[in-house]
Amino acid sequence: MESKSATLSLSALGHEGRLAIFRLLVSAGPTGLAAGEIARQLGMVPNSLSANLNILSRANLTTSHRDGRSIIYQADFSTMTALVGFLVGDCCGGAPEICAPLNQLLSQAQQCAPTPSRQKELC
Amino acid sequence: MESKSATLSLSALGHEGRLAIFRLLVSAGPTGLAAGEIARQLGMVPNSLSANLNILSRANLTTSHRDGRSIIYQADFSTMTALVGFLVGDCCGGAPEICAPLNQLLSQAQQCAPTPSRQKELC
DNA sequence: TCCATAGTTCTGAGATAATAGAATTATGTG
DNA sequence: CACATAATTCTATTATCTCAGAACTATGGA
Repeated sequence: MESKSATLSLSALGHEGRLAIFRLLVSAGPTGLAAGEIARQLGMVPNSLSANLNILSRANLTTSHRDGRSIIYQADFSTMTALVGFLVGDCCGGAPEICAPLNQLLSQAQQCAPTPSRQKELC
Repeated sequence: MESKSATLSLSALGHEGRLAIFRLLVSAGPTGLAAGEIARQLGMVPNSLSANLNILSRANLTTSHRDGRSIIYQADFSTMTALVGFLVGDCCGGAPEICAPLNQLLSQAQQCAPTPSRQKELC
C-alpha cells in the first residue's frame, strides 16, 4: 500500500459514522450486512448511509454485491490489514526484535481476506 | 480508546503530509526528530508543518518537548497501538482463533509505548 | 402492469479544513 | 543588547466535506 491509498482509507475512517459502519462490518465478518440492516443498527438516514458506504468503497475498505432487493456490504479485510501494516511500518526505528510479532500477526491476519471460498473455513 | 478519539486520530492521519510526518516519526523511534529536521526531510514549509504537528498532537499521536532552540517530536506508540486495536477489534465476527495472534501482537507492541526509561532498552 | 420495498443520486446551504504569506515568540550567541 | 535561528500564531482565501430533502433506479410480488 502506498501513501495515497493509505491516506484515502484513513480519511474515510476519520469520520464517526463511517468508522461505526466499518467496525460493524468488521464484527459482522465475511457474511456482511445489508445496507438496510446497517441503517437500522446505527440509526442512519438512507441517503447519508449510502454516501458513506460509497466513500468507504472508494477507499477499498468495503466490497458489496446485490442479493435480491438488498445490497450486502462486507469489510475488506485485506485492505484493513495492509493499512495497519503501512501505519506501523518501520516501527521503533529499526528494532525488528520488538515489532517482529506485529508483522507476524499481520501476515496471519491476511488469512481473513475476503476470498469467498476461504472465508467460511477460516473465519 | 473510544470512537471519538479514534476518529480524531484517523482523520489526523487521513492527510498525506501528516501521514508522512507520523510515519517518519514512527521510523525515527523514541528518539524523535526536531521540527526543523522533519521540515528538511519532507520539504515542508515551517508554518504548514507546525499546523500539522499541532493537529497530530491534538489527536494524541505525537508528544513533544523543547531542547534548546529546537522542539523534538516523537510518535506516541501507545496511541498508535490503541488505534490499531480499535480498528481491528472484533475482527472476523467472533472467530478468535483466527485473530488471536493480532491481539497478541498488539499487546506486545505496547512495549513500544514512549515511557522514556523503557524506550532505550526496548526500542 | 401497478405497487411496495431497498438503495442510490442529485442538489444546495452551511460548516470545516488547507494553504502560504507575514508577523510574533522563544532561545542561544557575540 | 543586538542579531540569527527555530518554531509558532495570525490571517484571509480557497477548496472540500457534511447533511438531509427530494427525486430517481432497481427488484420482487399481487
